[in-house]
Amino acid sequence: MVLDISVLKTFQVRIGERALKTVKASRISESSVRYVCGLDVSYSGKVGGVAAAAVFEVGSGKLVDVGLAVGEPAIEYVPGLLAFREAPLLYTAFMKLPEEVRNIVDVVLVDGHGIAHPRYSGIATHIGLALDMPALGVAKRKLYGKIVLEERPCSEFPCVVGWIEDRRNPSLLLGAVLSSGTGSKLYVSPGAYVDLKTAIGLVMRVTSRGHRLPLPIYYADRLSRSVARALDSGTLSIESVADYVQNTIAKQSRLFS
DNA sequence: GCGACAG
DNA sequence: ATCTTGTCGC
Repeated sequence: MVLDISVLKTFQVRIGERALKTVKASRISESSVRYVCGLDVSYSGKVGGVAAAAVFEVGSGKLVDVGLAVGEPAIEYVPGLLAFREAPLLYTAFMKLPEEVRNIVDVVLVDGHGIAHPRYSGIATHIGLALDMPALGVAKRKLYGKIVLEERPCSEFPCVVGWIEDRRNPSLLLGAVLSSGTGSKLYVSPGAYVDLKTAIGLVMRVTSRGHRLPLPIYYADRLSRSVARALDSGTLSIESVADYVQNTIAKQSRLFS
């Protein structure tokens, strides 16, 4: 089937309009968040994509549970349309979590942008609206917007070193640029049901020195990647992925040191 | 026309 | 995202 890019973009315009409204009134505050779910996808030559949903407890700093989904990505990668490729797999991974775990998740962190997107509908926006849950994006590279760097440098890490403003509406702040300390930057933007200020605070709260990515996303990244490679090498069969996950949680200290 | 372009 | 050797630095 041929994918009609213009149709998908039109759909995103509506998604984006909705998202901008939800982002004004945050459903959560930084202090009310106890559990954060990180979402990421890795690719394997044999089974396509492997998505992981890693639930992280802010208080203890520990991994609580993990959901996994394996399958072919919906479409090829097109800048701006990442959500149509990866969101279905991420959504499935989240739903693989036990219901009692899903219900305690306060906010979702997605590898990619939120409203810092040409149509204000990055993958974190799609996920947040689909799950009807606060979601924000954490990207390693810029996609859209004008980067305005802060005058004053900062010494504490992570910290805000700049902002992402909308080229078509400079008074609208779409996201923030954070620095992890080693000079590596991260782009944070609200996805849905959370404002920028809260999003920044949350990311800083779950990011530890030594790791560029917030821990929930870091865990999701490491797990999805290890599963993808294990499936490729034949070390793991697709039927025993569930057991592999449980085993992984048990010895997380060894895998995520 | 030219440059930008998440994962 | 993924493909990959050696190499710079703590």
